[in-house]
Amino acid sequence: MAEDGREVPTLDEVARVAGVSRSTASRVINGRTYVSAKAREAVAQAVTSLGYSPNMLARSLAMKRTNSIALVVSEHGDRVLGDPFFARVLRGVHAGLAGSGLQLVLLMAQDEQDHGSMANYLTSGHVDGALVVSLHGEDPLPAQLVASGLPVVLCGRPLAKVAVPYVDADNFNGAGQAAQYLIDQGRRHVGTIAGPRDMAVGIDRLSGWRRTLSMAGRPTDAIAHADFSLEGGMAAMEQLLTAHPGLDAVFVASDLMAIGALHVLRGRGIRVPEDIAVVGFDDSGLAATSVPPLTTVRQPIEELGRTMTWRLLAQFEGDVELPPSVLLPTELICRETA
Amino acid sequence: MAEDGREVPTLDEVARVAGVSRSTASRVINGRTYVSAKAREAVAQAVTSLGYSPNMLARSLAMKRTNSIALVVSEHGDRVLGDPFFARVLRGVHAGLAGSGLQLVLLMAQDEQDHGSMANYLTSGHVDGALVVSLHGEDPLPAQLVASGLPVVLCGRPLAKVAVPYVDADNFNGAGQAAQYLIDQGRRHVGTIAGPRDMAVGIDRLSGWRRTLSMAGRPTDAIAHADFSLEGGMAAMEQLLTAHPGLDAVFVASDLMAIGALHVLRGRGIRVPEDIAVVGFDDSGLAATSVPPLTTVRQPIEELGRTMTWRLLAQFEGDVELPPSVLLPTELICRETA
DNA sequence: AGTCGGTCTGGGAGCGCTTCCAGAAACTCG
DNA sequence: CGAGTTTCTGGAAGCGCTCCCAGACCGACT
Repeated sequence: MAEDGREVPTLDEVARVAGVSRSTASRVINGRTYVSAKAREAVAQAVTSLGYSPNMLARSLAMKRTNSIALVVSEHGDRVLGDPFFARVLRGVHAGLAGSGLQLVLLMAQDEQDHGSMANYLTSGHVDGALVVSLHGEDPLPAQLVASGLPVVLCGRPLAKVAVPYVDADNFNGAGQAAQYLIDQGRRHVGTIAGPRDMAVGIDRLSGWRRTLSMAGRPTDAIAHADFSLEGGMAAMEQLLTAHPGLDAVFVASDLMAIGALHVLRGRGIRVPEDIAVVGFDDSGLAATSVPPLTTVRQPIEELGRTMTWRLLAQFEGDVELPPSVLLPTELICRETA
Repeated sequence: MAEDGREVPTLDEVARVAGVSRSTASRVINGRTYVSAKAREAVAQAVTSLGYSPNMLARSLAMKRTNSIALVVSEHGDRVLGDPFFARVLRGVHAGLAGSGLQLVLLMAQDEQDHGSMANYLTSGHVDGALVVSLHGEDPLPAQLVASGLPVVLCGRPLAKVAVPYVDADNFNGAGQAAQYLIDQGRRHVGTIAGPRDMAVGIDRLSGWRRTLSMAGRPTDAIAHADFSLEGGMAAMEQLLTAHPGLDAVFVASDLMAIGALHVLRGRGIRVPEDIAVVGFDDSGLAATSVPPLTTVRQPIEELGRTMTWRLLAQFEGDVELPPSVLLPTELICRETA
């Protein structure tokens, strides 16, 4: 550490300069009552003349509250930073923090086995709570944190059966919306390119699709799983096409996969949406600029971050009766593929 | 705050369980010497059985060092989070922090007049140092921080005449590289679309271009300024075309503006690179996917973040003779526009 | 006058840790 | 075997703050 130029003034000095006790100075600084106007004035003077600003560390130690929360990315940092989804969540979190006086500590796994040290850091009193963005479901971190008594809110439904509050997009109903839209358009045989079976988003979007179709008495046999990648989407589309020649619509569980499907369709000379309608999910930047522009289910990503933050802050306030989880409504964005 | 389930064990308890004094326990935990094997063993036992982890806050207070640094974005957060440049810097910073045991605190301006509270936070002992990404040059924050004795490293050359260390891409020589390449290709009249006159990047890239051309005895009259936006680039290109009909090459100070220029050129039926060669700057994602793929000067953005971190850490170590600033070399990426 | 509520104040303990210091214990060595 | 070292240890004083508590002071009521 560099030795700082001027010494940082402490509360004691402020008190001394103002000619009052430390207690009184503290009261003034924290805007507490039971302080005479004279004392208040003197302290205010001293504060400005000394350029005093309270040492947060000491305050935190005394109050057992740090005024900062962690945004934990329990994935390897590099992988996630390029992800626009993450950037938007971060944006939402940041917006949600506005005016709360809380600071954001960014915590990302460095190595694969960094979880221990992260849990350690989090539970050792450095932050008041944590927002966890955990991309794969079987992550033990959230459970550990909750067990240690740290307020935690997750981004996305956890797969593990742990009682930790989370905020997620309403994937189930979003997929339902898409399916319903396709049905309403008179599509007879609606397939789906689903996400991985071991991710909550994949599962939820699949079951939403399935439920809506079966309620409408339509077949739910045309299912192909993929891994949310472009290539995966392409392969799944091929697969669907061979297995179900009669398909006239497909709900794809992510925009990126949908773009892949679109490629395949174009390659085969199948017209979209005339022959086969396509609906994606996410409304990522890709959707608007694909050719043709993708009809998709928008999930409110910034809102996700904002809501997580709200949920955590509410927990700080001691709000009781907080919903254990909240699902954010999705919106069907109609463009040209359906 | 939520009341935590189990009480967090303190060093005192560890000491008690291990049957030693707090001092000894502390020594063991910090791996200090002058501790008997027996004591060491007993404390280790106690630590694991209690699940003890040191309270960072208290430690920080006692040691006057927080083991965390701030990444300060003195721009409004929303604006910057969508920016891939920022994401890549963050990535570099994160990578640079690996293994240092330091945590990253993300600080972004919320409102316009949030600077005061940011400076306050930073100088009140919450972090050991700060990395500042300040996009517009006349920001007073860096100077304030330095004045308060906080180690600071800037991203990008500051415009203000303050002695604060910074890390930047070598914009001057990068622009020179581009110009030289165009000259070597036999281009006679090389223009430039420069950035704003009040931004260091703009200035440096312009002077690099100018210097190389004048060393080669070429005219440096074809200059149009723009604001680093697509539209700005288009307007500037139009302007250049009318003012200097003989132009056969143009160095554009950013990829985005270069894409704009490309649009204009195509619109006018001017062939690139046959009639006019174009070289951009940044090698952002846009460059590779533009049509035709853009020849451009790559600046090592992740490296920027990593180097800033290195510089800050070196300053912590008390390294003397640290370069006040470091410029990272750029690289010309030849694609098809020149 | 005596008592009471209300306002204001300073002393002091405590948050959980590090670290200085002095003393105890265990070694060396002439 | 005592003096001098070297290891080891616990006590205690901080770090800068909050907050409880007891007491001082005030005007106002019986």
